[in-house]
Amino acid sequence: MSKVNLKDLAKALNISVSTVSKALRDSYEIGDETKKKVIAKAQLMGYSPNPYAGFLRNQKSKTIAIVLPELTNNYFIQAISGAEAIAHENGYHILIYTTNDDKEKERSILNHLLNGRVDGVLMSVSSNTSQYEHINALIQAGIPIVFFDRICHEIETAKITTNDFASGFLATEHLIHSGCKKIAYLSISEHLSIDHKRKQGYLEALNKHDITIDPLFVIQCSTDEKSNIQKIKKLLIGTHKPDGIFASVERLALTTYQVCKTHKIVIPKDLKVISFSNLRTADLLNPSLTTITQPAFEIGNEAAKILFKHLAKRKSIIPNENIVINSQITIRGSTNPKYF
Amino acid sequence: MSKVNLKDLAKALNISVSTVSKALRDSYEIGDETKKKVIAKAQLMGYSPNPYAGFLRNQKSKTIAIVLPELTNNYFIQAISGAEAIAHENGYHILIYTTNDDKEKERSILNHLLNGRVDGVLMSVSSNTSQYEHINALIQAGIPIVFFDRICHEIETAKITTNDFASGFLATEHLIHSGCKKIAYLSISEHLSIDHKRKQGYLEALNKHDITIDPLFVIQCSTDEKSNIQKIKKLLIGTHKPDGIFASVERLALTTYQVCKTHKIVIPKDLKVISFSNLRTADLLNPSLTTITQPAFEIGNEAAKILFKHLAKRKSIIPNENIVINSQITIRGSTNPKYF
DNA sequence: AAATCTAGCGAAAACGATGTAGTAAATATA
DNA sequence: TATATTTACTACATCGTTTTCGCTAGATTT
Repeated sequence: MSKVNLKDLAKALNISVSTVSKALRDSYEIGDETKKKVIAKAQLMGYSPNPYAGFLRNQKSKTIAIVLPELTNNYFIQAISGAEAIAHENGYHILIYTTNDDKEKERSILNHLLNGRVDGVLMSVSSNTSQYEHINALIQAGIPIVFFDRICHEIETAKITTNDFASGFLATEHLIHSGCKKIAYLSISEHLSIDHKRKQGYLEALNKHDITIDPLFVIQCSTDEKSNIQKIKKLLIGTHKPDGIFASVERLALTTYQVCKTHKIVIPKDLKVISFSNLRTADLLNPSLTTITQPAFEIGNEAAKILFKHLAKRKSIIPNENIVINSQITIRGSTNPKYF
Repeated sequence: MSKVNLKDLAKALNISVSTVSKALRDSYEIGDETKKKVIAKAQLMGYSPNPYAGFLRNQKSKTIAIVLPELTNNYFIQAISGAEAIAHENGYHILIYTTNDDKEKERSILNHLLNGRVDGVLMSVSSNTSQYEHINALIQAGIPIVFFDRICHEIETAKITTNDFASGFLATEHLIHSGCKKIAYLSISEHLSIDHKRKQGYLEALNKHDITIDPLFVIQCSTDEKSNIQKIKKLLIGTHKPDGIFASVERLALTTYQVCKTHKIVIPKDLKVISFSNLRTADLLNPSLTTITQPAFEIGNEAAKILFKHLAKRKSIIPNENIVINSQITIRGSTNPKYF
């Protein structure tokens, strides 16, 4: 409770503050005898250095921020876990900020980080972010940033993603192989590169298998769940309806399941579903959901590693780099070709 | 990029540092003219105060820590979201630490927080924590702590929980009303008060309905998933098996589902399942899972509110208080009495 | 006209740790 | 023996703010 500082320690030992400081940092300038005494006394008095004093002095806070759209998303949580593991190893602390997919909140958060509160940032941009001055400002301020998943091509730095195009291609092809002829794509946002790439994969697969691309089957969803339900319902209930759905994110697959449940659409008989997802319960759903699983933990891990590597070198400029960690497809009941 | 500080501003304006500081903080000592000039210049030069300098001076960091066992748990994520919302409103920042349910890691984390890095702590204790010196040390150091969910009765402070006993009672009674005669309880840890209370509710319900309590039906699970699978498998496959399971936490319900799936045990025909859970997919599982849902967001929200209330008053001692926010039971397919 | 007050500002001391430069004594070198 | 070097330590400036305490005009009171 006493908040012991170096001065207290110095007084108690009858030596100078600098000697105490150096002794504790094991400086060559200090004799072994003194070091031992200081360390013992520090232990005894329960000394623990004031972090902010050091930060002020060194202009380094041993803290990073993770900025992401939302927490209620298994992918992001696993990514945080991955980053946290590395951070803990390196003695870094993690500040969490969520943007709620709101561009303005994202900007406000980054502005708050400009003042040196953190040494670096891990970030997944919000889905409606289309301008990047606030991100550039951060880099200009000497705070390195590493993107993961929802990246910003326009910014030169390290970016960790999964093989979105190939996965999108594979997912779509899997639906085709399962017998689907009319495949819809549920898009999360046209601004996001991951969405764009997944959609490109989808289109490419349709092309390869000579399936005419139907613009009505590309559904622009949003963060508004109610509107998504309406859109998916309209898609699935009308006369012109798909026999397969490729959901770009987990949330949209669940919404699809919900809509199907309330409207008695049977998966996989009436509709096959595949989705990007890190859901633990994918296997336990009714029916079990065929997923493309991103290695979220590894992605968070890798992003943090790269950031810390540069922070250790005091290099605030991270060269442009695209790191891809492949996703894995797990085939389950929702795309079972038997039921048709 | 320039890292403008007060001194730079002062020089540019040809006035003193203190005047600039006071002008920016809207002090009565400074004239309106000067204030305007300073604010304009600050804007122009992109001044943003160094947070650590202020922290050092004020001994307040506007930062709190959330310490919890794990992130891959919907309850905790929702609680964080609830706390984050309030924190953002109050201009507080959130550091996240996970203990992995490891007592030693928990202790190490709290020790790191002793030095004043944070102004306060929100915490859910790890399930094997049975001694509390490290928690007391924090309070002794003047850092207030508020518990939520996995609380520590032994520490005097505010604690936010749900009505665990009543919910445990209700859950068990619901199984009984659904026709169960042999009900097992999956315990997460004997050290946790939430587990204890839920179990008490379970026992009380059995008592009320004159069902003999079978010690073999209280299964001590752990954080080791493999061992849990074994225990649940043993429980469900032997000759002396239950017809109902009450899982104290979501994770154990999912493990039960998994075991049932691999061993062709049909829920709810062979076994009925109810669980505490904040799973978004509860309704989409096969079969849909009857849950007791904790108001996780509200609990996190409330915990943060109480902490900030005391931080604002610079009161580091939070009086003992037990706040209970009720859970809600949602009856779904996994306890359907029709199937027997 | 002298005393008091007040508005508006500046100088300087914190906050706690770090590192540079300096110092005295002890040892090594010539 | 005189000089150079090493050893072990201390004084002090520094990081960027905040805040207390002065100080100086001018305004107001007596």
